[in-house]
Amino acid sequence: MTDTADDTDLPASRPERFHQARAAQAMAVLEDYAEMIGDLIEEMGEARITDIAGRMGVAHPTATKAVARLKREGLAVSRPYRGVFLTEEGAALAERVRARHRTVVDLLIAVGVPPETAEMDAEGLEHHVSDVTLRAFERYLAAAAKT
Amino acid sequence: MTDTADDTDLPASRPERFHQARAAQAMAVLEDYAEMIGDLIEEMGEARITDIAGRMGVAHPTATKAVARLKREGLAVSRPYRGVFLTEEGAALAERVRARHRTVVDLLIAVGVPPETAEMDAEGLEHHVSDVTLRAFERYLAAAAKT
DNA sequence: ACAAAAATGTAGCCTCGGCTTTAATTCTGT
DNA sequence: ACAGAATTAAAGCCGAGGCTACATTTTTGT
Repeated sequence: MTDTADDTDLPASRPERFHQARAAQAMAVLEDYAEMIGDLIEEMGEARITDIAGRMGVAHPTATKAVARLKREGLAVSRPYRGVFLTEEGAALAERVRARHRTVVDLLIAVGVPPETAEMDAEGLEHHVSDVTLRAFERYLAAAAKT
Repeated sequence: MTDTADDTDLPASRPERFHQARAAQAMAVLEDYAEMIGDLIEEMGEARITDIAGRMGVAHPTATKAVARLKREGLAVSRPYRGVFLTEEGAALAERVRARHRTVVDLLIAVGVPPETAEMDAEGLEHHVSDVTLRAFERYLAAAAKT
């Protein structure tokens, strides 16, 4: 799975950085779907394939396949012709994603990005924000708040 | 090309935002390759498939296919068994990407992200930074500089 | 209750961005 | 000059994430 045995905190080499960026990308779509399903369940008690597809802006079969991947990853469960639900792990992921999204949007706004743009860009950016960077954002926002 | 006739500055709807994020992602890999080719040409006068593959951390055939896409998009040119070169458009793209990368790294550092992490995260982030956001970053950095 | 409508599932196709394997071409050293 | 090494190309596979078209099941309205 890992290229190098001990990739703890070593400065990642150029190719490794690309690998990591690609890996993050692989997770991105799943994160979006998980978050969306979480939203739908909160808003309407359940997440139907049609609603997921509608909000994600994709055709139903695409949503179905995404849900299948979520199920395969142990993030969601569903029975045929019934709604989709998140596992504990899936719900935790959704919550993390949501929190991260908010932090990214806030950070962007804090450095002067127009709110509308911040919201748009965050959609793509958020998946590539590492934990270290996220915590730095939080510290920055906390510091900026008490000014 | 555009979904809606007048998508000037309207607050993008949720599905549209996802579409945009996906479109940005489609461009990301090409941007990386273009930048890399630009680097190689600058450093060694030409960009060979092997070198491109090596630095991108992929197998040569993958690099070959990426170059094919770049050529199809009018960003690069090459002849069989010869090096790869950027068109004017490709070179301009590479330069924009490089500048944006620097700005993103600087912004991250400015808000307290460790330089190593900034460099890593920027690799994934940069492709999703819109022009509006980029200009906001530049303004922020300029303002922070004169403190 | 049952037919029509809506939702979901299934199958099959596409592109992209990876990969390996095998073939062709160019480069290099003696 | 030419054999062997290195490079590039070509072909074919895979999974992800889109799509359309069609089949099935469930919901709904009369």
